[in-house]
Amino acid sequence: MEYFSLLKSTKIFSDANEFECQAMMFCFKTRFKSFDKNEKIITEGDSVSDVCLILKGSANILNEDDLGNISIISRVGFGEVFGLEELNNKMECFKNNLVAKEKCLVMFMNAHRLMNMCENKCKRHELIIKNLMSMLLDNNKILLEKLNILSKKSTREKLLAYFKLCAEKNDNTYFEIPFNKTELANYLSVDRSAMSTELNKLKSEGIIDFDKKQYHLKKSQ
Amino acid sequence: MEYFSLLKSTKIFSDANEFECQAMMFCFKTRFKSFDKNEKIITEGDSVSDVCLILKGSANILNEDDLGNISIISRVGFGEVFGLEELNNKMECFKNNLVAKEKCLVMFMNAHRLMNMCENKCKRHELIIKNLMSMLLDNNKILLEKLNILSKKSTREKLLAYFKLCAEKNDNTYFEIPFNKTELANYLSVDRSAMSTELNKLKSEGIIDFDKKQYHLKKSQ
DNA sequence: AAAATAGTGTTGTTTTTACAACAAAATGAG
DNA sequence: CTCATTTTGTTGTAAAAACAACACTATTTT
Repeated sequence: MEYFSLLKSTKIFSDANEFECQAMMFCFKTRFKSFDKNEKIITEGDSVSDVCLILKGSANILNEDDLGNISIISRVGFGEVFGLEELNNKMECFKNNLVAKEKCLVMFMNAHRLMNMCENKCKRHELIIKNLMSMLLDNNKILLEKLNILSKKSTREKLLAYFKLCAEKNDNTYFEIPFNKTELANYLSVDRSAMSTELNKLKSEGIIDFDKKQYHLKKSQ
Repeated sequence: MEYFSLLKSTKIFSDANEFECQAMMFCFKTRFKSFDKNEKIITEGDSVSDVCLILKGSANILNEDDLGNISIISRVGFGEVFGLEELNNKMECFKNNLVAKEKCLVMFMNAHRLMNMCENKCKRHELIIKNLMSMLLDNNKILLEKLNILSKKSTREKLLAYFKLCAEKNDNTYFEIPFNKTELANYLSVDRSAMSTELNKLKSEGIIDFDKKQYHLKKSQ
């Protein structure tokens, strides 16, 4: 099967063999689609019934308001999903946009089938549900972490909270972030130029160091 | 059973009869504990292995930083859970505090047992897993909604985003919020006095009206 | 009912951030 | 390599928020 080499290394299909993968793909009514850079994979307000799984490339989950302000909620890459919220069946429409950061290959799965497979005879249902749950928990954790960052009041505190988290996740005070400066400002919901000033202040104070997307948190406070 | 009347109306035990409830309680090694107002139910940094289910009262999920700034992440009440993140087994310790807002009765369930019951013979495992998943999805949604609020830059925008959400959830422009003004400021991560000023400005502009915890969103923009 | 506590609104000052506009540097496409 | 585009840093100004201090009101507690 064309996509098995990709699927087998995703969390959701982990531990499933090719035959099982194929059976599940049929069961979930999967379809594949490619997206160009900056193309919208999901548009806010869409009432789709599918969950997306990113198989190639990466995408930004965006929140855009009426005034055109863009806020990056989170970045999703290979093996990550978007749209799990739908599994609840209650959601009328998406509350955010999903926009390709680069050329993307996305697999869509029917949310209802994914959730209700328990009632089917599908052999690996327990596994998938467990994997789904695990992904959902990861998602939850990421959102909570972000809330802890955004609940800081100043740009400085937000930056430091974010860098601290990155360093912890990396288990290293040297780390690379997935954002350029403009994106980082959108991610932290702060003004880009004010952030730029603050970043360079932190650098001159010897608290952090950075070059491009490489950062070094020298003092955690 | 003493607690069945409470448990039967929680989401997690919905559709389980008294006998099944009892079996599951045994399986999950449940224990009960009461907490006074302002008492910490869970302390940040605790490496507990239990999930909490609120059976009476309500509690705040708090994020407190080194400087003593308090931010309310979310409010949990009857039937709601805290600590699902643990189900992933990867979490070393809690990242937030759970503090009783009033006198509380809390049921603790062993996270590992909850998650791995599939492998047991427990009759209702499918149901519980589905309920758990559903709660996790709710949780996810709440966190995303809050992120959408906190990603607004000004206090005014945060207030309006929050009120808009409340009105939508209530399906009514008149609604009651679970916070007093001080708590609302902590929830939105803004300065209380600045918020107070902004609130009264919005009122004088005829955009909102409020009295105590009762609000009316007159113009949604 | 009185006293203590918690909640709310107001003000002025200081600090921080947003915003806008620009210049320089880096990147990418042809 | 060159040109166009994107990214980054800088500055000054205006706006907003934080902070602190206080007065007043409402709510509990005793």
